[in-house]
Amino acid sequence: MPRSKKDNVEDIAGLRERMRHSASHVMAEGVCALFPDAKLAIGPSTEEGFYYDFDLPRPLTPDDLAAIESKMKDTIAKNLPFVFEEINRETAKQMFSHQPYKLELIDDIQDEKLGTYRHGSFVDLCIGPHVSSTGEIKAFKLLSIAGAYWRGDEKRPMLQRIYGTAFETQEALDEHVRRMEEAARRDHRRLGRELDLFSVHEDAGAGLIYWHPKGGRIRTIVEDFWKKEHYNAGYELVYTPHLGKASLWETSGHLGFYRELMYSPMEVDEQSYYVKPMNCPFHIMIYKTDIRSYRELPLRLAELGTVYRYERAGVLHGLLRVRGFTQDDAHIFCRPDQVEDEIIRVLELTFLMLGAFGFKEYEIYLSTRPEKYVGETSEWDRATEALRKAIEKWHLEYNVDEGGGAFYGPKIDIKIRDALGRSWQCTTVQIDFNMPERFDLTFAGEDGREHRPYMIHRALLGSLERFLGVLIEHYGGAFPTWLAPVQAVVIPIADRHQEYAQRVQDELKKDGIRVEVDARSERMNLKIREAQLQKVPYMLVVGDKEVASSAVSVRKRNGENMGAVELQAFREMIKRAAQSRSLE
RNA sequence: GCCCACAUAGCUCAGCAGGUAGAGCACGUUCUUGGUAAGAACGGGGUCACCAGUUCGAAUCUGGUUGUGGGCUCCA
Repeated sequence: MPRSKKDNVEDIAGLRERMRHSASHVMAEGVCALFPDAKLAIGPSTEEGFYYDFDLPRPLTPDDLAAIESKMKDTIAKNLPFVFEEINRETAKQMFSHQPYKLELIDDIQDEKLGTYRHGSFVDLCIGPHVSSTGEIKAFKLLSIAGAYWRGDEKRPMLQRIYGTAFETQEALDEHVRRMEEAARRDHRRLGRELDLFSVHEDAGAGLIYWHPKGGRIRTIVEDFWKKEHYNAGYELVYTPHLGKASLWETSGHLGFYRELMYSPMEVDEQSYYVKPMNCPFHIMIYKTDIRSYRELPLRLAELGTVYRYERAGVLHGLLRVRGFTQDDAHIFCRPDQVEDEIIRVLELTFLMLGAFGFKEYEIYLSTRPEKYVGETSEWDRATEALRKAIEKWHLEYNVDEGGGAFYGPKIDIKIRDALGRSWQCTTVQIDFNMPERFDLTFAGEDGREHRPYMIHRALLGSLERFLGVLIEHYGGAFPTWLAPVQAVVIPIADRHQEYAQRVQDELKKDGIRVEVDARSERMNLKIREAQLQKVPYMLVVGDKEVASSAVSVRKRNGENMGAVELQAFREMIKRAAQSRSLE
């Protein structure tokens, strides 16, 4: 009977998992051969490959990786069987008496029976599964060395982790390596420099972004789009300060639970002011300027609010992890009976916004009440149900992270998948039972009495910095026409075509097209090459023929040469591409 | 913050074992006016990240600081 494709996919996933797990054992054996005193920690398979953590007498070098790989090849060539054996606790303790990390693991296992896997003379505490023999590890590669805390706890010893990956065929491994290289080519830090989008300055502070004119263009377009859609969706845009007095942050509770992420205060007229790490208290200030009636809720206050948070030096990463960033923030104040509807609307706006950038695949996570929480359980249940129903209203699959909510309320997180299949967290929608209480927010109900509003925090793109970083990688720098900082470059072939080139530019500018003329006295070939490297969507070559016929010769960045197109026809074409937000 | 590595011209990198710096690209000038991914020549440009130390002498060795990269932890 022919197997379904689905079975096949699961087979390969399972095979890879076993093969990688087995490869980690073989690697551990190789490390032990080179370092007889090596202390072994854990070595699982991962989505992309495998790793093993070791406590070693000296730091590893890339040369060590080559030596380990060569040992591994020997073991694989011997095609040793993986043999499972169940042993009792005492035997295990004896067997691993020189392996303190293994002993700790043994102590944590509840079962009296423990599993071991052996190949050749190497035994590891392990429940598998593995491939049946080392020869079944068809293609592998060790990739990198990194530090990792024992059990992920920064108070515990720092171990050395070796990352590697394995595949069922050499071709599949090569393909994986090719994808990693593609990811490196798309790295937003590299493209940010090559396309002159942004910079970061050692002399001016780590994790603080400078948007150059071209990056600024893109950001402005995204922001304008965002503002327009938020007005359409019933939000009001507000602007709030960057500083707030200590008392505000005491009321909000941030000085209590968020202090490590806040910068030191500055003294103004003998008062302490803090730079804001969040926008919510400021929006609350606006809410509190009036007595709110149930009739005017929901009140949706949105702001592209720039916040500053202290992030530890080691975590900073290009645009994706910074110390100053602009959240596409909003706070929705609503009646309890409006929550579900509001969440539905938030999700609708989310999919509209993300969809416009070409993100159509989402992973949705619903996080529920943690052990430590504020507020009433009945309120939590009600709010969590509202989140769940909103997700289901859109017929979406989702994962539940039980107990993964913030202490102040349940939340929905959405991850998007980019062109390389990597996922990124952007959207977060959180209900907050804490702030309304702390700031004593109220509204006058239909019954004339005071009620507590619900408060929803939400950021759809997350932060402009991170989102643009993701966009750069998603498009590989080749922004669709509506986002491209330069949409077209006019390339005169010789100096006598400059005047016409200028006319072409003037004509296109009437439609707001971002068009430049490459007026340098360079050869056309060079100008095409550079426009191509800058990933400009349209190159408009103009020479004698085009001047004579009021046309432009259109070359697209995908290499397609459209030949001569009448100027007015091209004007319509690019206008349509830009206005329709086509993803080309 | 922690582990490891790295820091040389605007960019990408050489510079072997300490004797005061090189290439390509970019930039400037000149020549070239060329039909779909690099025309040519000449030229300018670096207190070798910063601060100490060792040394007759440090880009090169040692320590510290700052920053960057790969991870860990944390997160928009």
